[in-house]
Amino acid sequence: MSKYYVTTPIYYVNDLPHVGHIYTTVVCDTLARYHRMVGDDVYFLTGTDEHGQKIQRAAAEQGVTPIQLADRVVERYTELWKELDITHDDLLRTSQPRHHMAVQEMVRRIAERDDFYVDRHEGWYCSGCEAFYTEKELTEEKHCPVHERPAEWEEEENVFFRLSKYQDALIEWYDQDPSPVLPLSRRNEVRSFVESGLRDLSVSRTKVEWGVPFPDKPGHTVYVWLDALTNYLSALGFGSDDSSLFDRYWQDDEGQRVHVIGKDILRFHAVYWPAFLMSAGLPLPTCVFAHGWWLRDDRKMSKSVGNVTRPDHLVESFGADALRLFLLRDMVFGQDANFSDEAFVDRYNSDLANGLGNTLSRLVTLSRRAFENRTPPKVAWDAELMTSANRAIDEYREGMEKYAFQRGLEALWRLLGETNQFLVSHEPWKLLKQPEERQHVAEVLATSLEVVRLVATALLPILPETAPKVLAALGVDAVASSEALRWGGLPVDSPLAEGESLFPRIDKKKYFADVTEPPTEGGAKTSSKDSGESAAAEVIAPIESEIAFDDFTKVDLRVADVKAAEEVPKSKKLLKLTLELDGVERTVVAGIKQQYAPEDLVGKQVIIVANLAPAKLMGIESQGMVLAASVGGAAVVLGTAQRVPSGTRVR
RNA sequence: GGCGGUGUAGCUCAGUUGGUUAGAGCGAGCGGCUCAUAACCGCUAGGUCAUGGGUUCAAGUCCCGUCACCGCCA
Repeated sequence: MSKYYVTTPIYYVNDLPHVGHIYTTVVCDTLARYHRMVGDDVYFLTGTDEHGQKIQRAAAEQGVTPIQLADRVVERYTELWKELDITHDDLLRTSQPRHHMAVQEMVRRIAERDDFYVDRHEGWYCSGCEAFYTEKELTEEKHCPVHERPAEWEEEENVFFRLSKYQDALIEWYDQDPSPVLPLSRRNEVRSFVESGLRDLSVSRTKVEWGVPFPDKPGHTVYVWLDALTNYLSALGFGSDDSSLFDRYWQDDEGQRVHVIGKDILRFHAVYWPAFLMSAGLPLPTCVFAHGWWLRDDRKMSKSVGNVTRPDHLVESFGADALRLFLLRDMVFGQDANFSDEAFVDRYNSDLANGLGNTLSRLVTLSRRAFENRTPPKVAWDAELMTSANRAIDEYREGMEKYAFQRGLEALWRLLGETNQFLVSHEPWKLLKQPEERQHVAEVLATSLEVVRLVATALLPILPETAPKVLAALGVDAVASSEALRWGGLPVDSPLAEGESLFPRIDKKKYFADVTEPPTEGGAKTSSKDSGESAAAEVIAPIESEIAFDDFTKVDLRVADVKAAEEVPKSKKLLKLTLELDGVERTVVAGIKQQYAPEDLVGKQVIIVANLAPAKLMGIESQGMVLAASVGGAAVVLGTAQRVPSGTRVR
């Protein structure tokens, strides 16, 4: 049983989780589930990065301690991972004592090698980047090129790590086959970076207190990367009394140690980290896989750009599995990809509704009809389709093992396509009317059903919630094992229940008409009540393009009395309001449930867009829209400064 | 500025070591079927393979230049 240790980066608690974090984590979870399925001994780690000046300042601004701030954000991650069925074995927080112990052990080991020295360090420092810049790199106003905020001239004594000493050893490492850094284009990139010469690395700070104290260097704090990267060891008990996990997952010669990261932190993982490990005399990771960005309108989704998508609404409407599939299927190995609601809906409809769901559904119906609500009796398989299936599973496995999820998944859906062709070529719905064709029908249906069973089994790591339902519809227990991935597991002559639609088709036109917030805007959408006051400063949306006064007067704004309010069942965000407008009642659905309880609103006055075309939300027709300030995605309902008659026009 | 990468059908992408009419999925159109979730099956897209040269019997696939975009470094 080979060891498989897979990690996400630790996520910085100054940022709320977004698609980037979700993607990395879903990839790791899928890898973890896949490797468990094929029998590996898996350990899956994620975590949070809680140290640094930025956190210290953000906490101070909010009048809380750094750890309080971190606690709050960590809770958000925890909730999200639960929603997305993430099966991490551990969530490490860099503020934990076990991490501090591990970092200090790391420092001691490196110190033993005499790889540290103390030197003066001075330069223009940006606290946003937590990095020094040369004068040339700054803008004309001496601002940081990234944050465009003033940089501060700092000078201090730092501990330096002799990174330059490891140049040759690193090159040798990159040149291994298979490459420990993927994709290869990234390997080449870091390789040429290292080849062009390495400077020693500053690994301590004297002006940052929120971090790990540097052993034997009073007043020094271990600086970000030496601190952060070590998390991969601290979670395994490195530097503690119990090294059993560490021995098992990090010190095993045959084991895999895989870091999945975004391409922005490649250098730290592919240069600094292996160098630290070499110095400490520890094994290196076997794979650093750097994936691309999810783009929106061809720009990186980023807080500072303000085009972040928080796909809560997609998860809420279509489930975590649909999102997981989309993320894995629509991004190519190592490249960037575009994220759009339309692509998401297309993927859902074509792959889940039409491809998997419909194929399952037609087969179950056919078999129920032909064999008295049971799977077919024991017969021969169709050799051709069986061969295709085995080949598809091989391709799937290869894709999963080479981080080419798109290819692996493509193979499975190609197989489903072949199965549909196979069905049409045999027309079992005609044959089943002829008793003498019973054997033939059994062969056709059994083979096709077995394909679906295999595909659903292969999808267990990707669709942890719905793949078991597909299997259940076939009367099979969801068992993720190598054995289950082999041809022939379909139960013979066993009961088949009438199926419900596992993946109901999305009416695309209707969906986009119903979405209150147009998906192309991509504004910040958050799922928690306190988002308005949360850790990260929310970005103010840019002003829309100019309109004429006449355009404005088209919007008929009115004051309305809230007569009744109730929660919309199964919706996280929506409240159904009954409003009275100049003696006439109307129903308006508003996305304010996270901030307001129904009883908070009854009796209040609100302002609505009275002439907005009606739209259906969660099956309820909304006749208008309640105005609210959107504070980082959290709604603050607008009213009037004093009571006015309902129906009063607002200008 | 240095190094590297990318540019193929409306969209997302495949295209091995150069070799018959350049492919897939999605979308669109037409036809068929009816077991199925307006599903499924079949047919249709005439894309100067960014662009200009070159090598070759033969180039999307090798070489040089140009343009656009991207990444790393400075």
